[in-house]
Amino acid sequence: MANINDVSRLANVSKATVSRVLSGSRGVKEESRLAVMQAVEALQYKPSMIAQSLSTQSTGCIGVICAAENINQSTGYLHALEKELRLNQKYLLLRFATDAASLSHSVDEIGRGLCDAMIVIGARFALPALPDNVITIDCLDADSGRSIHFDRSFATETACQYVLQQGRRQIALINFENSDAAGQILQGYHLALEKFLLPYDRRLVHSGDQALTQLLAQNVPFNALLVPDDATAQDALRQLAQLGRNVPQAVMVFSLDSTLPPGASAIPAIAWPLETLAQRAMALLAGQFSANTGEPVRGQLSLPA
Amino acid sequence: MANINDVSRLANVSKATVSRVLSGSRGVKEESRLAVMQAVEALQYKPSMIAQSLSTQSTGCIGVICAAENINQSTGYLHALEKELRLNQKYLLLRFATDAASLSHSVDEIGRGLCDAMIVIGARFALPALPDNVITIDCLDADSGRSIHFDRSFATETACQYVLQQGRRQIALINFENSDAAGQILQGYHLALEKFLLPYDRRLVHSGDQALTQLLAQNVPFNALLVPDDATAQDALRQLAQLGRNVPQAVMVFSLDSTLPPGASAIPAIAWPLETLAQRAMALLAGQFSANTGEPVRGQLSLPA
DNA sequence: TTGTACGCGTTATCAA
DNA sequence: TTGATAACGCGTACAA
Repeated sequence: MANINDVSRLANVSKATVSRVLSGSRGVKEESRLAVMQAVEALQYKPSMIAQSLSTQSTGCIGVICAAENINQSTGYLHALEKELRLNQKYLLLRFATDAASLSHSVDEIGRGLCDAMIVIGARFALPALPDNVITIDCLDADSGRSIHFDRSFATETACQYVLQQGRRQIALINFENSDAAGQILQGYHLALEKFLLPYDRRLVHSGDQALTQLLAQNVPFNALLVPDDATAQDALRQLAQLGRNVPQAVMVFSLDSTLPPGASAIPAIAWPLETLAQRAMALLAGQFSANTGEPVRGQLSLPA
Repeated sequence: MANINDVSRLANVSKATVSRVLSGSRGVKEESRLAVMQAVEALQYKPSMIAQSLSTQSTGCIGVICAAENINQSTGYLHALEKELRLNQKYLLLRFATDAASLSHSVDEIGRGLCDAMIVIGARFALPALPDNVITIDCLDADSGRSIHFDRSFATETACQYVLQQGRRQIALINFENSDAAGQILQGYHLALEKFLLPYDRRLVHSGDQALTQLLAQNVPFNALLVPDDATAQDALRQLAQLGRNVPQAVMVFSLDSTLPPGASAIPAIAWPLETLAQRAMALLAGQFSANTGEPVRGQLSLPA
């Protein structure tokens, strides 16, 4: 592989001039510029990113650490982030983490020069102490300065409103287990009920692995079912089908967290605006922390095609 | 951030000795070794990966380019590959590509020193010319030396066998559009029918966007439906539900390509052995091309929980 | 407008 | 067993 010396030799100029031409700086005689371009073409010269990185002390790599429980949920993020990163001439280094320890390990490891910054996504566990160049998306943490949160309360309210519009007044809710997100969801649920003057029936609200089973055991009729994410939705759809309860005729299942593009979901859902999210992440990475109002991101109603 | 000079100074040894200690080489006096270790600890010194890369001419980064149409299908691969790469102290640089041009572009870009090698996954378009350090998984290409293929014929045969065991003798098939994979699927379908002495009814076989619509328009009864992947399966499930045809009672839908872990799929499917696949990819990357017999990978029957 | 020389942080070589 | 020094390939002050 040809290096900058080979090019400078062939073009009869110095390394510096070659570098100047390639970085598009002015103040280079057209003649030299041409000579350099020709030499570059002839030698098929491509600057080495490693050497560039050593010089500039920046690799252009952004570590993305997926800490979401159901990894299928993260594909949407990855796609959106990769697209946005590429637009900014940056690279996406992918990692998965399942707990605070593995997250810490990854941050240490790829932070040793390989990555300029990192993004942690969807962690449902308590976060360890993180360096300044790490931002979080939809994670369990209080530091809103470097983090992007979701407005799950609003999402749940929107969901309730939608199913009510569809004539469903008995809204069951399957929730996450005690976490910040769970609290928000419950809050949105309460708000919606109040707003529409509906009674709160605790027998319709459950959480945890056995949530649906518990719900069905109550023998309380319901014609809408809010679930916290797509994985839970799949599960619910399967169980309801086995019981012969038609979806959506008998029960309308609604997912409060879908990363599928609008229309791709088989059920109504709240979809998070992935492009916007990715752009906000970029802004945060660029150090524009001031632009981060800490305002949680609001999802959009997404209906099946 | 402290560098090797700071350490050598504090430990009263030369850079070379520090490097020796950290790379675990023998031939270092215990006394010096201790001094170095202490200095490292005191300064919280972590060697810079970039500088290491410049020296060794290798970053440890492996580019993974997802070229699959439905990106949700690729999450399984990503997870398996990341795990295996981490085991080998390597890093996963993620890219998406939609066609030959964008693939070429990515290969050029991240091949400029950033990545030691690359893996292309699931491309359904004709591949451009690729450097030696690129391997492919489930792509449209003939070069079996650096590529891993799937045995879709066997998968389809297995699928037919399963649905037949479940008492379904009218097996409809939705196929990819004319590609190598489509040919294999058709072959497996024919083989299974022959084996079980069933007649071939062309009205049961369709491909393309309107496949399911065409199939239903034929008005030929069927009680099993083979679809090429999970996305098509979702689509089929939705359409069948709208027509009031119960799944799996009336029609058993079977996905010929699921990357979900066994038991996670809502329908019976052929799942590819992701760990094995990742390991084979590592072997190929390690240059053990001889170990690649070109033998296509066989999937496993995966039933809903 | 151009070239020289040095810094980036590490590994490898070679002589001591 | 150790240290000085040369790569590795590029960016960039600074001088000309």
